[in-house]
Amino acid sequence: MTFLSNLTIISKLTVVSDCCRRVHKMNVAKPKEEPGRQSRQQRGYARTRSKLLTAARSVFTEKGLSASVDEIAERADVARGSFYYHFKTKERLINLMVEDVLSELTNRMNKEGADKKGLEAVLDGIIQAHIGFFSNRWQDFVLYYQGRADLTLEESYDGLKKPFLKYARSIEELIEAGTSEPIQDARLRRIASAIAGFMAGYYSFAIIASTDQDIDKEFISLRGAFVTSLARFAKEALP
Amino acid sequence: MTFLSNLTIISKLTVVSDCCRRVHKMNVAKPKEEPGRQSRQQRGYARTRSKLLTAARSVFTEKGLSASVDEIAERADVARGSFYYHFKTKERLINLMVEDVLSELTNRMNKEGADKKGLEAVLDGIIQAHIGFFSNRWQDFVLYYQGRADLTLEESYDGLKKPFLKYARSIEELIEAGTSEPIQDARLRRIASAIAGFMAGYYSFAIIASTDQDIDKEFISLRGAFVTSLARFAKEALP
DNA sequence: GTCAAATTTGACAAAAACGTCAAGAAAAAG
DNA sequence: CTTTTTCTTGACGTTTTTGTCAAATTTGAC
Repeated sequence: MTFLSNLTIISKLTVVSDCCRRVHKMNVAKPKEEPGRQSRQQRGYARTRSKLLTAARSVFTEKGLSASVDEIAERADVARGSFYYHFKTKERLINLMVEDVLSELTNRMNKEGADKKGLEAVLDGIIQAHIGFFSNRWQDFVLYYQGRADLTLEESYDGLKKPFLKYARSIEELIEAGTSEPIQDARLRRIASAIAGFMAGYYSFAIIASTDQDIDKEFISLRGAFVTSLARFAKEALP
Repeated sequence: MTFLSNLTIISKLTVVSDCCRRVHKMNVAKPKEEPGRQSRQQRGYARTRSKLLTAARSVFTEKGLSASVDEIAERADVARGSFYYHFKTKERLINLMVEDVLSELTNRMNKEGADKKGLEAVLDGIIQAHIGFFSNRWQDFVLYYQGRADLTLEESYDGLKKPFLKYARSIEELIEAGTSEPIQDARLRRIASAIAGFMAGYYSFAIIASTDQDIDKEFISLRGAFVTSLARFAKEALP
């Protein structure tokens, strides 16, 4: 119950924050309807928005983040103008999507890694969260990976850096919370980089090189190796 | 001497292979000039070609592989048409550049890892080669990384996959040569993926997260940790 | 029903990108 | 010097992409 209502609030905030709904005449009293669920209009709005998001994910997976708005709108079976009504620009859309993926991933990490004690346990939780999250969600992984790749460019999409740093920071915090002695900032950052990089890198590379279709299984079977070697790395890199 | 003449041959091959020089009237006897060095024409040709390549590397580092031919030509201070004279299409150019980077990297690995015995020694050689290669060559790293990212897409540039597989194969061979017992193909592939992914991932992520400018130094100082943890990973992943 | 707000649409104009090509410039051959 | 070949140029027409906007449609309020 609490969980559900939280979700509702979040989605409302999201909707309001990146769009210009009802900016015209807010002067009229708006007691707002709570009954049943949503108004028909809201449902319609949410539906085309969702269609656009789905289409975007699919198109980005095929052609990368430089895919055209045209293609997204067409695949969503929606007029070009609607895209701009919902998302002011393609850049905004990308930020939104990446933020969503990363925040969901972060939540999962926090849930999985909470109250774990000891470096290995924490690392295991983090890796577990990544595997669980990306499992069967190839599109989200591509989004994550393309977003990350974009950050290596000098002119990357504005606003992409922030969510990634936040995500990295979460990893750092988990590690910090899981270990007894305090760790120096720079070292902590290296370890977090190594973890995030290791997993993403392995995952992406395995797909290219692997003849086996089920990367996820491979990944899971390697979890133990990941954990011990990352822990080893962390210990080695620390002092 | 041998080294130099090899280079000459290679560059000639490269030039001839991806362009249509002298396809018109080859009927006339062509004893070819070896004297001195190159003809004035050859030098001019090589110069604009080089200007284009340099410009491309710079532009790609800023905007990614989807940058326009326009921009490359403009930055090279060369007419748009010249680009198409030298490289039939942007895709060809990218393939060429990525192939170059990967083959140079592979050469370095082979040199560094030759006749090393034992898993750790081989891994150390491989990592050493990567660090040495990418050190102070940020543009090449971006090219490498962007190329790799492109492979996660369903419609990636044709011909990019091949050189990357070859590169991965080289890593596999080095590992295989360095270890005593034969390794199963699938496992070997996982290890190679892990290595390539680990390094690229860490490197890319470190840059985003690091406040420190000199990533290379950080990387070098972590070399030992990389090696031992990768070796640990490999041993863990093997049996 | 009427009116107003929210949402969707497709046309539009402007800008960017593409690839080709005829013509010009530079160098090599004769 | 003339001819030929190679290389370079920039203009050209086409296609893609972009972002805006007025009109149409749908919905909510009254």
